Amino acid sequence: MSRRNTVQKSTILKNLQERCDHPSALDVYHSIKSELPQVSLATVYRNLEDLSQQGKVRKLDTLDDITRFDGNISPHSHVICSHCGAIEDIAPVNSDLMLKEAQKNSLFAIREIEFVFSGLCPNCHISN
Amino acid sequence: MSRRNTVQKSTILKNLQERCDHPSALDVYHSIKSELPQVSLATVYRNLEDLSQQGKVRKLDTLDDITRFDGNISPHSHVICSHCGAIEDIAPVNSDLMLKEAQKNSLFAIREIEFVFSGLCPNCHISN
DNA sequence: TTCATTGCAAAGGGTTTGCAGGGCG
DNA sequence: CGCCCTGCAAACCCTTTGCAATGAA
Repeated sequence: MSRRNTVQKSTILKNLQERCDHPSALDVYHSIKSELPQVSLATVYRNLEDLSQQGKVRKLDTLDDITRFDGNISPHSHVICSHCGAIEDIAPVNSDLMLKEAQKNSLFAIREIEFVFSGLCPNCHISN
Repeated sequence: MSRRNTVQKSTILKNLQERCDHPSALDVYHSIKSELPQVSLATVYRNLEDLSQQGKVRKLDTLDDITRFDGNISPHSHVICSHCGAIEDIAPVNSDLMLKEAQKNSLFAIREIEFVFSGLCPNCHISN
């Protein structure tokens, strides 16, 4: 795990915290290019991995196979539009009951539940 | 979507239905190699995609970036060991309430929830 | 016979890694 | 001044695709 503060790392974190969407590594890369023209994609990947291991950003488990990141680390879930892939935040749901219920029937020591809600976003809902 | 029945397709489906784990395309490929020495990985991928679109197998959304498949299409969720990646079935949970709750706070027309439980499997639990 | 499906190999797309130079502590 | 981090390019890995041959209906 990296320890040093670099311009790259802080710029990436700041970028993620300032935006309200759920960008991929490539999105972040393009987004900080104007500020750091020399930055490389590899550095973005490395720092996003670091930051997520440090708990400073969240790594999202979306339904496509692209890893997305979230600068908002307060507890909340996500809804994904099954038509266009749009992702929105959703208020945190209380999962204690569900966790207990699941634990009853499993030998695993269950620690957490990740909810991935899916449906149609307003735009796709209208046009379908 | 494919229509013809081929030895490859039925062998792949049979393999998936006979096993109790959650194999990747490559796992299935290796597993049917003895029965169909000439089969290619591409065919396995194509047929798994077909079968999942036909609803005959389930495509799993695991936490690693490998797509896994499940020959058991009855409703149930999965627990993933955060240490070794082992996957086990878990009894289906009633999500109606949670769906309604989530819908209250979202403009999306929410259609379904995917639960991904994670924790430690018995083996990793003991040795940690 | 027709044309969907196959096997093969090459391409694709996201992510990771080796390396030498650069810069944080 | 040591060595972590960067940029670059190449490597990786899973998955998809183009194409000619094959085989199901």
